[in-house]
Amino acid sequence: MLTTRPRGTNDITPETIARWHHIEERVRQICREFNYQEIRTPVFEHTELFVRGVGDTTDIVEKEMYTFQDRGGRSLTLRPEGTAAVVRAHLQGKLPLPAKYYYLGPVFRYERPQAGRFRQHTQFGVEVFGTQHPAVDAEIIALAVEFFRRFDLVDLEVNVNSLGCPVCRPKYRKKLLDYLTAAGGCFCQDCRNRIERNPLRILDCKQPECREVASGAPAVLDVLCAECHDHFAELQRYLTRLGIKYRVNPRIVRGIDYYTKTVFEIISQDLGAQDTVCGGGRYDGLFAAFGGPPTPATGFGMGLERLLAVLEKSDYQFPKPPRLDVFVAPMGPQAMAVAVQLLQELRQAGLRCDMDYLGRSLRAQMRQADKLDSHFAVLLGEQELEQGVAAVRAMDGGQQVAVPLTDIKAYLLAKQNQLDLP
RNA sequence: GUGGAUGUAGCUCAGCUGGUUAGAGCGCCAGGUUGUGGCCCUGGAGGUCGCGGGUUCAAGUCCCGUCAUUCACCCCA
Repeated sequence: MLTTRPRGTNDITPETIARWHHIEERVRQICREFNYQEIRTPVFEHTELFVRGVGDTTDIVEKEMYTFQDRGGRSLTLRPEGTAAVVRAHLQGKLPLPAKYYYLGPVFRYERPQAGRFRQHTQFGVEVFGTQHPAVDAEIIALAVEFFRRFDLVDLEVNVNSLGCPVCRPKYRKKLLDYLTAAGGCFCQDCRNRIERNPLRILDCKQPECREVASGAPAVLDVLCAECHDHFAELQRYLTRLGIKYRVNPRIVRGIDYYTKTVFEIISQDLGAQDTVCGGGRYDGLFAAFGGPPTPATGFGMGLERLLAVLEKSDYQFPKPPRLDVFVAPMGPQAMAVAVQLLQELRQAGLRCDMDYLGRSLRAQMRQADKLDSHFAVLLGEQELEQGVAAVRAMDGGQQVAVPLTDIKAYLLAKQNQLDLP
């Protein structure tokens, strides 16, 4: 059908674009304050980048990528997440360390849409390269929390966990598998699949039987090596120091292979089943996986459609859009010619103006001026033209005065306090 | 990929167990003011009842298929 958009995509129409502009401004503002630099990468990359970066057994790579061949036979993929491309761009540009980046743009995943999930959605993300210090993990969490706070969202829950490193994670994995096999094969079909692909996820199964088994399983946090243990403990100290309320949640696992040590999710009570509005963590192994020098890194991704959904359920007041300054209402062809010139003059002076081009009745034009929420209407009829004036009407109070055509610009600019000038 | 719900005017919806020209509110347009908005009144435009097939004398209504939307699972922002 030529009039239906692809499944899982959204149109942002003029009615809602102001909300997006507002959110985007807030993103840029907070990143400026935290000293993160914007980076823009292509929306598509070589498929191999995501296969290697995200992990070839992850759901994202196995069944959710928009992959296509270009005319040169290369396999390309619409980015399913932001991090891999930022790392690639940093390496390719031989950009200096330490580096703090943010990005804002669409990502694509082939999934069944539902509340808070789309095939194209918008992510705001940050990445910090070049330091392993837990204070940086705390900083990005603080950035997200402060960002939400500025929207009066203070009851979002920050969940943190540690997944260990190449030293301790395999040990834990083995220990968990030993426990699960000893506990017997009484798992649901989903968990039987999970046991090979990502056994940690069994801990998060919703089936009652699996939960019971999982409740007795060894915890990651008990098996961390000394370095990871200390790192996680320090992260928590920094969060406390920053006054950030958080919950240690061993079931935070994440679906991307590159995470090491810190992982976190910020969830909302006001969303449906897809309640994570921000998720991220540390990925100290990703640079090396791309053939770059080993470089510690941490970051998060935030789903802006989900943020918008939360805001729309909250009582947050978006700023009201600026009003039209002037609506010019000509009556008759001669007036039309004058109106066009007047409009040009006013616009050149920086006023936000429009006029009627449909040749409608004055009544209809006034209705239009009202609907556009204009501050002023400038009425041009034969009587006015004869006298070289226009009737300038203040829409709010209804006062109307005749102003010489040559003085209209000055007259309106003198009423700046009644206009929405920037 | 799996399961449930829903598709009637631009929007939100009504349409009883199948029965004659498919309705309402809001919105839109016009008129009520031969040149003046917001309130009010009057009138008007606008519908392949998602699409295709079937049952029937007769289908918006029942059946099958299909597409779309939506919620949930898997998984994720």
